Amino acid sequence: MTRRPYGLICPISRACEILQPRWTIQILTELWNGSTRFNDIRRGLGNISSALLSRRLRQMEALGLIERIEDKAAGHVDYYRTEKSIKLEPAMNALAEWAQCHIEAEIALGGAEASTIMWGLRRMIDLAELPRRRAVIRFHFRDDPPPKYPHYWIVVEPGAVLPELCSLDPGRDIDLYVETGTVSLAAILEGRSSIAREKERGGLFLSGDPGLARSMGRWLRTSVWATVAGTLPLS
Amino acid sequence: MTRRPYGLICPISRACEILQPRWTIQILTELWNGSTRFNDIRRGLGNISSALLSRRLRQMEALGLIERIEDKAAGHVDYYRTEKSIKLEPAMNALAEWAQCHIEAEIALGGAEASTIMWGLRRMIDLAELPRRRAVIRFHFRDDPPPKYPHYWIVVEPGAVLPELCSLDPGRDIDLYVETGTVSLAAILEGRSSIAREKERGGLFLSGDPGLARSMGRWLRTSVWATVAGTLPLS
DNA sequence: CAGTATCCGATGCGATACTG
DNA sequence: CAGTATCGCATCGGATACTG
Repeated sequence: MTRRPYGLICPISRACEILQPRWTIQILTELWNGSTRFNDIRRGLGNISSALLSRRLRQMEALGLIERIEDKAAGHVDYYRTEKSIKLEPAMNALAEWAQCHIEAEIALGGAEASTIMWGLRRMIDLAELPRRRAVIRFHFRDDPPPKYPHYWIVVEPGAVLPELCSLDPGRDIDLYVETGTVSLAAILEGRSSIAREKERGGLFLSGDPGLARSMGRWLRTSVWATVAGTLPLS
Repeated sequence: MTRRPYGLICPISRACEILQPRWTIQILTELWNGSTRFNDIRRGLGNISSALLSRRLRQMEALGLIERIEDKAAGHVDYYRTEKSIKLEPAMNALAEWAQCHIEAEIALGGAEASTIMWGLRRMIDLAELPRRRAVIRFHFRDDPPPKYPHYWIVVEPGAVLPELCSLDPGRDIDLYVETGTVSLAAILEGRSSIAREKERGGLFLSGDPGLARSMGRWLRTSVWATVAGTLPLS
């Protein structure tokens, strides 16, 4: 931040100076995805410390990238993108498209923790495509080495806005069992592979409710960048 | 570089991981502008140390962003962008446009050294718009505090590909005298102001050959981003 | 829930000097 | 011209612990 400016007369460089501090763009993406609360952003980013997130949010506010709205009555704070940072969408889209086409899937999908993937997946479930009753889906990650929490439960209550995500057994009957790995599941979400292909490759097993299993392609939405032409697939 | 990855399943984040190390994007811009040689890039960036430039070039080569071509016979090395980094142009254009519209001119134009501006200006002279004889133009920067070298000479020889730039008196007769300041000149180059406006504001004085003075708007090209609609002007 | 307050450590970066 | 080789420092960022 106080890092010495480039000192170039070049708009791209000025943009870089604003956007380069670590997590800045990721925070904007998180807000873009709908998070507004401190701890939602934090979970969405997975690995950021609350200290740094707090600092960064204030810097971004000072730079006019975000707006901080404190609701004293309700006792909480919401963060929103400003006009200024919303106007970054074309640039961010262009970066995403570039990454989809020019970064190999194995690299682009590696290194993500199961918890981070699941927290993102939670937002990608289309409740309208699920039965109008409670549904419990258990994900089991068979990575090597195994993640800290290898099991996750997605609990969908009828009428809820978002599913619930648990990393400890909520003690409900399970409708659908999903066996997968971080890379395979990430590849599906990012459009680098598909449910069908991962089943074939052995990266995805479904068991339990056959209806839920069959409709997975509908109730699990893929990323908005999944359809970019020229996306490099998982080999 | 070995900085810990974000660990997010998000193409934008992967793009960031590749592009965030300091000077990476600036190097790409330099190559885009036509530089191919180590010392040209270095001068274009103004403030980078040769040690860091060398390191960064090798990392970028390893990432597939640039190609290093060694001409043993001629005894020199050229750097070129690869297909991969050329495909970043849409993203870079989007960033430039955003910066033009959302970063105030005073901030966007501040802090550049006269030497860096002049080295860029050197590439923005349209030789076809200059008389077919030798022309010498002297720039004088009246900044406060004054730059290390307050005077620059642009020497255009007929038939040359690029003008020469000197910071020490080449001892030629001078055809045109330009008195200006770093911010004013930068504003003209970046399309945040114009020659006419800077003359009015007192940011630019011309004296000497009236023909050269009058045609300055033609022989001095502005940046490709100068015409972005909504560019924030210098106040 | 939404942060602060510290503290420490890695390393990225810059400056300088030197080479084939 | 096109780099290496060092070196030291600043600062950025992560971890941990604590608060209204």
